[in-house]
Amino acid sequence: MRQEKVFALVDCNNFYVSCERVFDPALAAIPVMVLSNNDGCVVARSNEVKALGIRMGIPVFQCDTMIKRHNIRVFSSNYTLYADMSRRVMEALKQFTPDIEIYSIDEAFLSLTGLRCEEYAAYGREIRQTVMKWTGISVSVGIARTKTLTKVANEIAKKHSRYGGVVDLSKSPERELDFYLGRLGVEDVWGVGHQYAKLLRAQGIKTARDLKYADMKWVRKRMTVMGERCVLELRGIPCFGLDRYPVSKKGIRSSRSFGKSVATREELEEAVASYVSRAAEKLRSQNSCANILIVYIKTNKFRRDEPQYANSLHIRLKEPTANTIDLTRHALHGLGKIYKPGYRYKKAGVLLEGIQPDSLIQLHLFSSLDYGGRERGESLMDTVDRINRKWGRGSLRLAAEGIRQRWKMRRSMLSPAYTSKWEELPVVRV
DNA sequence: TCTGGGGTCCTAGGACCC
DNA sequence: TCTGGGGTCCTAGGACCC
Repeated sequence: MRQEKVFALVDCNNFYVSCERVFDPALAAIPVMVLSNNDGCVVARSNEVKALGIRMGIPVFQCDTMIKRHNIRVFSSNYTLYADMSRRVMEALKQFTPDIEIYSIDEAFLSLTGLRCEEYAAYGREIRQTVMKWTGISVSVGIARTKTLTKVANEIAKKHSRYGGVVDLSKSPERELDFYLGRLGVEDVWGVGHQYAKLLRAQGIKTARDLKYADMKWVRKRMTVMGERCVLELRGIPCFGLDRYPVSKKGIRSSRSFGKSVATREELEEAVASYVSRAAEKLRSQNSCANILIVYIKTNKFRRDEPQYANSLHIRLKEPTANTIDLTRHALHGLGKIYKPGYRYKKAGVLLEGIQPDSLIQLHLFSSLDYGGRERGESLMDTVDRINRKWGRGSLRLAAEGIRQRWKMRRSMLSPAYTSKWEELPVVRV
């Protein structure tokens, strides 16, 4: 007999805020928020902040008054801390099962297939307790027969504390499922974003339940095969399995908005060179090469009063490489072609595509480097990576990246690197 | 003054080939 | 008086996710 699939979604509650709270107990029970890069938007909110009606993703300057009035503690993104805490949470989850898909920095899907169904909820509670004990992070667990329904279960668990953080919909009768789906807005369904929500609402499809019973032909036509899968999943028919193994990236990008706008070509060059370094580092860390490099620059689209310009250049390399020096040369050459003086630039970035394993690369017949040259380049990069891993990113870098880097992003409210820098470890007073 | 960053997948349409 | 059809590959653009 073939067993029905069952999934659990483990999702950290207000993850970035929770990370800050682990190391600063004074933050418990007071309103806390964490901002995006460049201290631009609100990307994580404690429950107190959510209760104030501050929406996810809004620019922080739009809630300045609220911040002052309610004494909200505001933090810049401390990505080093969050990544390390994420690793700890995932390690805890791996103790439960090898059948795990790390879906994002704060979420993982687990397969419960094989467990007895009366054990699911207890298992969920055990996961919750273990993660809390090991890491100090609180998680919610949603259990269901499809990934999309685990998202629904998880939302219910988060919204209603009476469920104790664990909701199991895997054995719920259809009638009960429909009740929950009827209370969930269609925009809250996994796979329905802003645009589709508008389209669906215009069709009178307002809740997750409406979508579940929508006309499949219409959905397929207007929302592609992804929409179709979404509906099937709501009906309890699994379309997405567990992706246990991380696959290597098909595209790698590095881009940043500048802390303040940049007008000179020299500064743009520094920024682009440093983004290339970061992207190439990621490329090498998955043992790949790329043969397409895209470089782009743009002005601040929100500044209606300023002249706007944006451009990008697609560069196809003769042969794939992961060498920062080669990639930087191409990127700066490309930048020279699209740069126009007289604008205040807000953002620049690079994308690497055409990614392939470095064991399989096809060298160009008239390679710019003889094989020995290529090998020397590889071992140079290897050395750079090892030094930077040991002494911190950017310890060793190309002069092209600049020294002062005045364009760097703002992070004026950063918490300490509690878990990854000796000099910033928390101190316990006895 | 101040509006993030890094990914994925799907489709339509053009180029090209036979 | 007359201008094919079908397959494949690639790319740009648009949707989504966290």
